[in-house]
Amino acid sequence: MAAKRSGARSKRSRPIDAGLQPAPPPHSETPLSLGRIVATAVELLDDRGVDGLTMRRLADRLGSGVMSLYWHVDNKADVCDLALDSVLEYRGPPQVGESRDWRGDVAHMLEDWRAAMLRHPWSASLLPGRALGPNILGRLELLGESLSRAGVADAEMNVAIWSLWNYVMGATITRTSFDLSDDDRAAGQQRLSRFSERYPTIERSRLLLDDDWGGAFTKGLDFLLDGLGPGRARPDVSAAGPGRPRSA
Amino acid sequence: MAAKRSGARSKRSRPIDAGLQPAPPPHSETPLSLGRIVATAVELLDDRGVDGLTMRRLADRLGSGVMSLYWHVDNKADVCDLALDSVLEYRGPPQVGESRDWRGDVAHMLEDWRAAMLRHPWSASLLPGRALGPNILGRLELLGESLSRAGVADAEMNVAIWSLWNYVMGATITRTSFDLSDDDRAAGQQRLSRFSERYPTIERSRLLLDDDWGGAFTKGLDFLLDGLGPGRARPDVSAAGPGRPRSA
DNA sequence: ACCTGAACACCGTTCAAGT
DNA sequence: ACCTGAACACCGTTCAAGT
Repeated sequence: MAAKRSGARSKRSRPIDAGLQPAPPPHSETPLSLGRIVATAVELLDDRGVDGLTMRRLADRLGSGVMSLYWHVDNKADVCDLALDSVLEYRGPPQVGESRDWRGDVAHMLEDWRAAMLRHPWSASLLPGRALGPNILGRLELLGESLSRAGVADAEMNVAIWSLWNYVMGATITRTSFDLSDDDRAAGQQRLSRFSERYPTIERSRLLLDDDWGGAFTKGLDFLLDGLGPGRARPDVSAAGPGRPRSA
Repeated sequence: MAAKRSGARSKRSRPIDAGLQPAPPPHSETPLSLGRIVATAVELLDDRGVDGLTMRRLADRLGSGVMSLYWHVDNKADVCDLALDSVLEYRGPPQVGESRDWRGDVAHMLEDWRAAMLRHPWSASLLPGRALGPNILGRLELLGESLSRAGVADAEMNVAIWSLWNYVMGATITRTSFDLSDDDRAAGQQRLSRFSERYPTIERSRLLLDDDWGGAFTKGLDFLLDGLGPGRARPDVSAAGPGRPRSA
């Protein structure tokens, strides 16, 4: 279920990054194409969520028979992979000249990534289990490039990249999963209150009602970047607290 | 799909934390019970993953008809919620006396949480989308209690708790999703190499082959705790780097 | 090269009964 | 109070055919 897609597996050979072509069918709209299939899958996912994506429904929207899809596509997992990656394109940091600051670039890309997944709430929970498409790989490459510019050593690069990935994915998956219904959250908090002797702290802080996901995201990200980026001259404070020793 | 379960919804009223009872059926093994259903669901999930859990298969393993389950349980989502929470019990930090250090307590609980989810690889990706059971709420309460002991202000409590939740969930979901097959990861890295001109940095660091998930987890967690815990007297370094200003 | 319908082996859940 | 089988409205995918 993880990083699949070793090469072109479908009957038709496929360019590496077949995402959304600008405007696939020039005339009416009848002919099926990979581009149309993927774009319609995204629409369907946006409308009805992950459980709403069905080969039959997808074919219906496209005005074709179900089995026609299978000439363009291997199976449903294939559709998911393509829909996912098509939604994660990144146009790069706003300023491309010199004097780019690594931290700004990283923060911009990660916030943009998060925003894209929030626009397509099904995407976040899908991403960790699916193949890594070119757009996601591009974002990871950009991350590595920025961190390298920041002076992160090769040996620590993967840890740094995965820490940031973990944080972004965790934040976004939680956000999109929790946010589906505010009533449910209210009900949860109410239930919490009923057992307030059991959960006094989180009941008092009204944990389940907290709304500032964006703020929490940026703040935690800042802490992570503080720790990951060696560019920041931070004095050794190893004697100041009970934390475990930290290397360099 | 989020924090459901406002109260007892099934036909039979249910104690609040009906998890795994020690040994539900004293004699043979025939009588159905909520405890047996949940325990068997966990077995099934461990054996065949999330897609392997089916009401029919579950009934088969229990030696009953499918519809018999529905007297004890509302629906399949109910089964998932109960299985999930039953797997996330926490026995508390090793040392319960005085002189407990908040950071050790937090780290212990989070590592234990992660370990529990790694033992049941289906659980991590299920958790964000499901109702929060008593065991998960207990862990969050303990987190809040420890952070409060550390001096985290009430106003910043939720941000701190959610940051840690996000990090743990992101790390564990990624780990369990990626780890399903090493061949796939190898194939992914190979594919990366084929396009090395496109992804030079992460190809060089061999990102998709990196194995030290545990190390990455602890390291990132340390950074987060460095930032979250105000107990640590950290000098103001706001002029030392390009980072955005940080409050307090 | 591209599309199709019939068929297979599954799903979760409702309903009306049984004991 | 507890369990059941038949039936409904769905799934993804194989296969053998059509153009």
